[in-house]
Amino acid sequence: MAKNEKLVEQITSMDEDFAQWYTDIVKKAGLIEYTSVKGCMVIRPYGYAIWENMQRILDNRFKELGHENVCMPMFIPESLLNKEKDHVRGFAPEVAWVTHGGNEKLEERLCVRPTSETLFCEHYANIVHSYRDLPKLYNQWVSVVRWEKTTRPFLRSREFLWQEGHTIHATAEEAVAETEQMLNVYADFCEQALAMPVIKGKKTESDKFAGAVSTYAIEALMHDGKALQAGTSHYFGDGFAKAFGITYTDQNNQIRIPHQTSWGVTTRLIGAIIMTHGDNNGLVLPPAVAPIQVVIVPVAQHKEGVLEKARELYETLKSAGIRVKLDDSEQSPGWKYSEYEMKGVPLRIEIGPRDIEEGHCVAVERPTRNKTFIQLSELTEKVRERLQAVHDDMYKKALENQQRRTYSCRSIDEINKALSENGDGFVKAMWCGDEECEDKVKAETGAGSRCIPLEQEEIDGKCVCCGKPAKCMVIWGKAY
RNA sequence: CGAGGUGUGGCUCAGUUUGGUAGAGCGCCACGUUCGGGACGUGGAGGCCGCAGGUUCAAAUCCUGUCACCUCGACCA
Repeated sequence: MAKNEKLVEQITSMDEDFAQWYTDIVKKAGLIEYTSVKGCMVIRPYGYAIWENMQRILDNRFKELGHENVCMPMFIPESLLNKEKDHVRGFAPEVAWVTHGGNEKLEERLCVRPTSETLFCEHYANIVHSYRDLPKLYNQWVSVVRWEKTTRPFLRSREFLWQEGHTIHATAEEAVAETEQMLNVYADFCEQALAMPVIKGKKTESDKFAGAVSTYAIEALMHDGKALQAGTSHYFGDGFAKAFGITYTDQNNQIRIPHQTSWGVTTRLIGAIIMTHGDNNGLVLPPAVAPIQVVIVPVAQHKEGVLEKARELYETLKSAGIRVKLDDSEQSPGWKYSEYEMKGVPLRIEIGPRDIEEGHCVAVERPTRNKTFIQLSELTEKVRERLQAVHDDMYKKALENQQRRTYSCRSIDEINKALSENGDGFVKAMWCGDEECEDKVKAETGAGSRCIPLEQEEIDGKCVCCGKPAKCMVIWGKAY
């Protein structure tokens, strides 16, 4: 059988219909189930386990860097939400309101948090008084609600899980450093844990977070050439602190206003994994977050000694700390191969009578279907090596896709030509900094500004739109 | 919110044009044979056709309303 032949008939081919392919994957791989509330999904055990693995890795990293977890209420009184003007303007159109408690109308309606800046600010105003109280490096893992009009599992749901870090610092320098540090944490996480290359950059004025001085983001390119914002880190300056009356007294007994940040990633990252690594046989999961890293498929398991040997391999890998599953169900081996490929298990171990005779097993890597024979005596180290190879292959393939779909352009015509000839992707082009030009590029090419990359290149001296002297290079693209 | 599409056993769908006893494949259950890329045989269970009205002797099918989901746009993590 040809290596890339489509085995799983239930999944729509991604070239045929990428959106339907995505929907098929999330359902068929057992990640989610729809519910009776639009935009609210059940994240099933296999999907939630991916999130738990992400949480564990990120949470450890946050704590290494001195952050503490807290938990804020899910309700925000309207008056509190209204305190920062830009913020409320940005979020008001998509908040869900609680108007009644039991049968009684509430005196003041409460919104279900779309994000928790206002709650953290109210709290900081209460607990921050002296320079000795700073910094506060808080984070919370919660769900938030945004009443989106069109929804898609993981990519845009009305309720989603995330972490939101909220920090408050004595100086602007410290807060800026925190903003940048967390952007780097996210970028490293995406590359090292999710095998997903990202571009770090700053959002344009029109695209930044409601109430922020500056917003940084990591942008990833999906397999179909559309951009996905994978994480954000905001520097707030002292705007929120002023609006919420947060002050502290410094070493010289002067009243000062502190500076704040916030940063977050969401379950959208699961969508990013699907659309970065998935193929026509199903999901492909990065080993670092895969709920099952290795599946053992016994072949001819009714024959004497096969299941015993399979269990032995299972115990060996399990005790080495590898997330391993032994499927000793009555399904045929072929069925199991397809099933675990669809679920994106990074490595499959096949063990049958012939292997046992030879003293080895077969390891098959999910992304490439590369087969290697592993001597049973060196199982653990070779499995680790193969898992690393899977990660490396995935990263390499994703990076190649990103690079192949990144175009440098000097005019709007060039942008349209590049996108229509080569498909959607990242467009690198210069910009004068004028919002009119930003809008015009989007209107005429469909590609909006994704970010101003931290790593700048000089594509041209002048703006891609108006021809005036350029201030910076912008990455443009169609976004999810 | 604008445009389009779809709702029929667990899943994928046929049946709707032209009203007349609810169907298929897969899955599920039992038993047996199989087992190195989604095995096969035999038997079996499972659906008031999204929901609410209406027309009719008779509605999955026609009419009205409503809800949900999917896709594409505008907005957004």
